[in-house]
Amino acid sequence: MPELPEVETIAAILRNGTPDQPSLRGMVISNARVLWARTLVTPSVAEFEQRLPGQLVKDIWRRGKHLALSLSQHDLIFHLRMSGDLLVERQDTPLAPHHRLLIDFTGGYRLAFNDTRKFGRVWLTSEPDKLFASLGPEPLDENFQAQDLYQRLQARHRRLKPLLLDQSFLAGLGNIYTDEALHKAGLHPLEMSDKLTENHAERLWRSIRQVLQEGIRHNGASIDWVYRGGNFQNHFRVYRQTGKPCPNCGAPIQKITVGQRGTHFCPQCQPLMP
DNA sequence: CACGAGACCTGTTCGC
DNA sequence: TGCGAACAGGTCTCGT
Repeated sequence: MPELPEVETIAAILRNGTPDQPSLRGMVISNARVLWARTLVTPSVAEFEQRLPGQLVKDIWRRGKHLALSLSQHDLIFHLRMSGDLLVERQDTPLAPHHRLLIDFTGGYRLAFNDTRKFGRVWLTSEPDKLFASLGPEPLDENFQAQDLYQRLQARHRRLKPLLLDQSFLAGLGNIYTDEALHKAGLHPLEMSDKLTENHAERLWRSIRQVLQEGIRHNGASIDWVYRGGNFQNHFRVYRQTGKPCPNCGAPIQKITVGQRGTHFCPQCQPLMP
């Protein structure tokens, strides 16, 4: 499910609350339970469950596809991978299937990490920067400029699709937003990164930021049975639109496999450069 | 360094 | 209808 816009949406919900759900800010943890041990990367289950009670939630933030709760002593960091979700519910709610980790708060609410496929991961650390050390820039950061993207593209000799999915190159893009951004930029997913001109790089930079902002504006995308709330899936131009007409030119959208990932593009609008 | 295959998991959809 | 194969928003590790 979750790429940058979905994680940003969930972070905003946890930070600000909703009409029928309180904000987590200021809440104090009373108890923690790990239901699927492999979810927790560090520390041990015993230390995790022992260190959390008593800590207060100071803030909620996002870095790439990671979501973090700043607590009084540590940072509690989640990566939702393919099917993870974070839900705030009353503690008397019966446990839904696929809940992997629970954080109870004084006041009767709990945060539930639900993850059907068990790929999601959680860290409790006092050094979040170490965890994020290998991540590339934040695409929506004002310090990330078109020129930076151009230089990073020039420094590599890789196909655009796998490169944009590489979180050490740029943090936050996944399969949906990469396909959408490349289509908007008119660039073929197999184009080599160091063939792009400054103009191409600027177009790609603009497209990446536009599709991410569009995703955030729609509260992310909800596909299949995973996630809820967002409706960006109704605005896909190429992702999972195989055979449908390209919104620009009407040519049928094609699907190929690149780096073992389904890749959707318009052969007319996104030609390989000579 | 770049790339492909396989692993990790469960659930849905596709194709015969 | 039934049943196995293919596929799914991600990332890591290993081998070439």
